[in-house]
Amino acid sequence: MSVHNTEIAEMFSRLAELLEIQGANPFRIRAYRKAAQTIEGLPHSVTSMLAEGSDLSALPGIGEDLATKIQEIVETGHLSLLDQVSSRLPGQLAELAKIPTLGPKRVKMLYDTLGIQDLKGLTQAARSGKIRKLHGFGPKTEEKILAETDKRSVTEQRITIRTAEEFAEPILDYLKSAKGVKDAMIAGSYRRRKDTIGDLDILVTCTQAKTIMDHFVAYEDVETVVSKGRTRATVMLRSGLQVDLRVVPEESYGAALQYFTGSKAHNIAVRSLAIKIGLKINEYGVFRGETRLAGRTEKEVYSHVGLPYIEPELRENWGEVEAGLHQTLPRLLTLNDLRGDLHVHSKASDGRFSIKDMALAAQERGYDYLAICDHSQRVTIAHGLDAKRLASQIEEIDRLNHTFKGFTILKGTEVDILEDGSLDLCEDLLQRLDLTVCAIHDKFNLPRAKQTERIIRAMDHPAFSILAHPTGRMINEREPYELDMEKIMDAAVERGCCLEVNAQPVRLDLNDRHCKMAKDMGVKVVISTDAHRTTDLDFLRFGVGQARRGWLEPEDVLNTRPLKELRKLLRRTSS
DNA sequence: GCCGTTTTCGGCCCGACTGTTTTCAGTCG
Repeated sequence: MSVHNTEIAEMFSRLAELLEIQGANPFRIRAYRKAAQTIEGLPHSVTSMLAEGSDLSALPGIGEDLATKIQEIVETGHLSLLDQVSSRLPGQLAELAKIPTLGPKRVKMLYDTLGIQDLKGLTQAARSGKIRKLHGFGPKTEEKILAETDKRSVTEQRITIRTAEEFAEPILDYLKSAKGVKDAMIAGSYRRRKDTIGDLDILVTCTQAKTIMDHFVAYEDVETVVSKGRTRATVMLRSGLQVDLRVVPEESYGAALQYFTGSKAHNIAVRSLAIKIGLKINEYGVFRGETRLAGRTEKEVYSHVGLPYIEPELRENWGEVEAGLHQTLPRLLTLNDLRGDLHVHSKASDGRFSIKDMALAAQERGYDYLAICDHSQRVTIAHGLDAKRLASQIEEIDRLNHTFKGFTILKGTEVDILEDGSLDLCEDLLQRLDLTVCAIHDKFNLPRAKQTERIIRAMDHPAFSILAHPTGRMINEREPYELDMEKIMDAAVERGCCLEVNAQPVRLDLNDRHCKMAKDMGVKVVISTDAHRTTDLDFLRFGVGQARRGWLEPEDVLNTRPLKELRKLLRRTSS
């Protein structure tokens, strides 16, 4: 039985949620959460680690008991403790606890006194005014519950980082325009450049906290003010996005920024480090007893616990604290390191612009090269190119290249990987191209082993250069297809193939974890936009965000290389 | 349930805000 790491992590998280409602020891609950996190962040599958005889209890946060439980899951697909607990508590209680204002304690109370076990029961009880009579509840809590249950059925999705940008940047400008504001920055997962964002956390230093609070809640997009105190306020925008504002004194700006950037797991790791050397870190600074030692800058905060500055994208507790202590943090890739885009479309298939227009737009952005990769014939809906049309596109690009100086249009294709692993265009034509970007666009539901084999078989093709959007996921739209990513990456290394980080904000595929996995396994990646119009070329920054979150350095990314070197690397290292 | 440069037992990150209290519990980030 091959159990995925995420499945094990989910079982532990779920168990933690139920135990919390049950009122179990909070530190035991935390232990399950921490274990879930550790497992999710592993570069290799636990199943394969066990097969190799690894000692799981050597992993951070996993002791003998949890190692045994993991083994149970891998062997049986079940966790008996979870089965036991969920037979005592209705499973939906965990969902109820996610409703704002409700937490484990209140859910337990509602269940014990009113027998509420799902959203429907909750709504009914709130409507009939039963909830306000319970000890610890009141009319306001009841109203909030009703307001939440009303809209619950409508939305419950995280937004993409791109959508978040569209809301975030105008609010930030608005806040910066207020009188007395010195610094303003968006912290949280937005600053860590996560692929999706749940809410925005904004941090401001200013001379008059009250003024900025009033200014904030008066923002034109604010629909409701959820809370507003002296230093903290929360609002909901009309779009449903929650925005939190915190005002901090200037001398605490660094500490607050560090604190509110998170992640929570990273902060716990840093704080634990502080405790070990007799310090305390909170959002106001680093303290020894009552004495405040630092806090103006993040760098200061980190250096007091013996760490170098850690880039926000790394702050996930995926090993960055340990790497910092050993001075082995990566020198992260930046947008400026990239010299070109290796996957864009023209109007020959489903793009909107001519090859020349796309090339000019790329040149404007300072690139050295751009690869035109239109769809192949199978994708009829996108006017995929057959052999004849691709041959004439090759000639067109050769002609166009004479008109550019210091810039090269590369000849490519986004060729379909067919169900049997063959490519959708004949080999002699593919060999005339500078590169091939190979992709799956159908048969998403093949069993895991079949889908994996399909891709590896395609990689056997001598003309295969890059695997496009390797998992096929579309954020909030389509789940990734079933794949054994470890096998795919092994196969890519063996054959000298690359994997793409598709920078379309709804794809971001490879994602951050897969980037880290590629780094650990020695797989080279390219970051490409899959642009269908000239402005899409700017999506590159989202791909860079995922790459940075996955610890990638310039050396790990092919399109940081000058053209000559790139051409050499695209040629397969083994044949 | 984990873990050890105080510890194999007794700790485990910490403060703001709200709504409910009449000094605080629960939630949240």
